[in-house]
Amino acid sequence: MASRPRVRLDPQDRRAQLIALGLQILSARPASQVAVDDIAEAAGISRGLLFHYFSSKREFHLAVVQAAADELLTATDPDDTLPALEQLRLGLEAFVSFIERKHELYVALVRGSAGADPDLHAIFEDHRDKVAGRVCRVLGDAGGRPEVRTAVRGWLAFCEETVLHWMAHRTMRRQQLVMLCEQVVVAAVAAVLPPEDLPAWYREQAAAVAAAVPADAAARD
Amino acid sequence: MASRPRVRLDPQDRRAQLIALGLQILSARPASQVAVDDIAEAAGISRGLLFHYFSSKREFHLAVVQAAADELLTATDPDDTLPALEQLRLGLEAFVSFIERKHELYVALVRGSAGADPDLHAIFEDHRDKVAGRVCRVLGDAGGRPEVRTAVRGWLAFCEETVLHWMAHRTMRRQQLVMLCEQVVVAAVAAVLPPEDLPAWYREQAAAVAAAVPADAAARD
DNA sequence: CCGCGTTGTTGAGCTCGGTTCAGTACTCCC
DNA sequence: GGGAGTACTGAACCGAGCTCAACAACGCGG
Repeated sequence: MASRPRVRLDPQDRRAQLIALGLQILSARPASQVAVDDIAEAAGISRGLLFHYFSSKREFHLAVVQAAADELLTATDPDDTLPALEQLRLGLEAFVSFIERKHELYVALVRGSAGADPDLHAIFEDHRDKVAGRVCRVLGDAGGRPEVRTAVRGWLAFCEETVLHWMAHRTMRRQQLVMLCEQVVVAAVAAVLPPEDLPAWYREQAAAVAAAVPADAAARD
Repeated sequence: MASRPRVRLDPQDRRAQLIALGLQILSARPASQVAVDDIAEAAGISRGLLFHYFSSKREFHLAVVQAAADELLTATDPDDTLPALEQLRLGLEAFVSFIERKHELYVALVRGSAGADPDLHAIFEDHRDKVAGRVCRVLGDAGGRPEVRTAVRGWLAFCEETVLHWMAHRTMRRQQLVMLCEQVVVAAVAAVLPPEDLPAWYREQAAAVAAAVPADAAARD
């Protein structure tokens, strides 16, 4: 095959092209099953150039995963002017939509970074911490407590797993999924805080959840 | 270095030795950073023999991860004769203890299998499904519902993340951690089931949780 | 329009590590 | 003690990540 004409790009553009390509390719199959040649060929460049932009295949992988995490973070960026509960719900909706559009990317790049490489894991950890930070900020003063952060982190894992399992098996209506996640965060935070430390809007929400669910049993006492 | 005397073992013993060694080594650093030579040398055998027992490095890795999953599964094996709530609590306690003893193994092998290799992922998926099955069985008839399974899967992810974050940051007392997980499973399952479908013991638990938490707010209505 | 420096780009070749396989040596049994 | 069966070895192979010296596209001054 006659090599195509040599194309010259700004380093910035080239890098962007390679990362965009990486998002595609590494969503479809794991890095260990993708040869550097595959990436280079898909980009229409030589192996050597890839190593000019990324000092190793691993570093390329890191850059792509970081890009995926950033993409998710901006896709779920909340509107600070809205009331807290609204921010939570919209954030959840945005997350579900993101997974619906790109769950392969999410599984392969964001969640998939958990094991394997410590640096990959660090990116994932950082991402989750940023999201947890957002949620905690919404919770107000109580969000600063370390035990609340643990609960929120757990809740994020809950949402991730629930949404992915839902995507795969469609076990309920979409709205029901969002409500499930909402109710769980209420329960999780309430479980680690004395009631007097809960934000006012939050207490009302918790009361509503509590009242709605085991209605007759609660009525007995 | 004069090679040590050739040691001959039963294939069964040799395999067990190699997997035990794999559990150690692969807990400490990721498979991609462990050479086949490292494993062989640590085991006191030649590279070739490892390939006699496992057709590839990847298959060795799979066998080790499977062993780790099995270990966790037996460590948290519940006693079917106990009441449901007791089984849940004991299972949680056992899980926390397991992580306390071997969180590196857990992170590297069980959880860490999420991304990367589809076969590794399948082992993880299978493991989580078995645990979810246990929990659903405890829930009785309601546990058969698909939406309950989604909620339970999410809850397992919640427990995993919560316990690992707790291990790293010690943000609360151990007992509080277990209670947090208990209360969240109650909330999660209650959120996807109409109250009349909840098991009786479960409704009482849910009512107790609900009553205890936002006490004054609930009292207002 | 032509040289010339800058710099994006190339690809042959090196190295390292997973994999193979023909051969070795231990052990058991007659 | 010799032969068969089998656990085991290690040198050679091969493919994929990585290096580096050379190349070619573009901009600019003359």
